[in-house]
Amino acid sequence: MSEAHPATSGTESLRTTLIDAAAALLAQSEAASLSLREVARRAGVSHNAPYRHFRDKAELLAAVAAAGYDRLRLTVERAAAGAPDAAEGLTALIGAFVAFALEDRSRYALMIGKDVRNPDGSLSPELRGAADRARHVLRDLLIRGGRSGIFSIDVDDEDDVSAAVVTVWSTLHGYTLLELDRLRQLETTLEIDQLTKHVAMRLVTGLRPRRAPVSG
Amino acid sequence: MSEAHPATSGTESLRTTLIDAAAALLAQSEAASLSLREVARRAGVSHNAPYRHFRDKAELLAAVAAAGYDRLRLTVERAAAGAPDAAEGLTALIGAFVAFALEDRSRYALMIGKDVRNPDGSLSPELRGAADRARHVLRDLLIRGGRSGIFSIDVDDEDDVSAAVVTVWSTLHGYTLLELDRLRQLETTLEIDQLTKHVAMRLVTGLRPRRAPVSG
DNA sequence: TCGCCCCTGTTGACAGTGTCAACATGGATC
DNA sequence: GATCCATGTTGACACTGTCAACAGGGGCGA
Repeated sequence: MSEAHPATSGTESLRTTLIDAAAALLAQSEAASLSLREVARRAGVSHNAPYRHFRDKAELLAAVAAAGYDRLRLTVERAAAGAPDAAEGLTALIGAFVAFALEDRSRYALMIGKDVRNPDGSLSPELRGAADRARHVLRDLLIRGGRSGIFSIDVDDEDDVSAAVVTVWSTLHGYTLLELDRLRQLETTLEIDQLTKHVAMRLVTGLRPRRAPVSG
Repeated sequence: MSEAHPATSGTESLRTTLIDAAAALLAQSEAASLSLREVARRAGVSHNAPYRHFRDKAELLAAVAAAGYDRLRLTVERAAAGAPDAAEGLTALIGAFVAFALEDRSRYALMIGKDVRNPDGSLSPELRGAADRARHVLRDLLIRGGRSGIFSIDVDDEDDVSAAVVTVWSTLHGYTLLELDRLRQLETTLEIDQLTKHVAMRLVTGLRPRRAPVSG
């Protein structure tokens, strides 16, 4: 899956080879910032070959990060899909999100970090799009919960929906950002698991209507 | 305040000179990762002088980040202090937090980024301590709100308090992290201001008890 | 007072980086 | 069959973080 060898098959092969090599390198090197030349080495090409496929180091990293967001989207989609209602779906989504970040911390750090930016600080459209698509899973879930009355979200008020999405999505990003550190000093993930459940409960509860939801 | 010139006054002078120089450099260079040598140049010393005061580049950056957290703490403390109750205090704290991040995005990016880490990925005790102290302002505020019944927090349950603190703090970090990007493409900060208010309201509302708080 | 040592700073070197320029090459196209 | 372009290579450049060796000078014990 993550083995990288020189381009052999069809068009654009080196491009994906480089992305895979970078991802593999990222996964194994704990928090080290990976170098373009090392990626090229890993892919079995010269140190300048990447420049035929990416303008920048940042553009290569952005492609890796975009792939990460695609995987994140699949992960949370799958988690939320199996839930009986939106509240449990949200809980599952939160758990899947945190697990995804734990699974490959370097990748997650890359996804939200600034190595991925253009020199002017902007994000590439592909990366932004991939991130938006991942966030859309949460949006759909919240809207579903709003419609069924499980969440106190006015689904006809775009601002209200957006604010709810941003609030939850921000919490997830911030939570993983902050707690991945703490995990490093803990022996087991158990404490983190409990805290995650607690935070998830707070988030879900915070979204619940003041009055009792539809009974039953 | 941020002007840096060669060490002239008492002990440890170059140390603080370097920190100030780095902070100033960080403030003016938009999102560029600052180099140790440039900091030294800015401080008017040779490129190796910093190594007499910091083991690493990371250790210097950690000191800058710690100073940032100290400022953040002061900022949110002041904002929360003037509020009549905990709910308004929390709203003010949120606004101050976001404003702080907006005020110097590079500094904030440094504070939460990974340039600040030791080679093994850990954080220095000073930095962790400064971050904890800043978070403690929020903690005190939430406990106050819990005691007065404004927030549904069981102040005798350490886990409950922690989860509430982590939830809000995470949301703040994640929100600024995500929205600072969006701001770049917007003409004015007005839209962000509205969204921030909306998110703040959701956070505060989410903390409110299900039953009406103590009347009056 | 002399001599030594350590603290702080300097100079110089080294491997490694991102990126640019110039060159090779081989397959598609006219 | 000649030509061109996409893709790759080699070589160079400025710059980086860090190490080693050296300089000076102020404090301190003899």
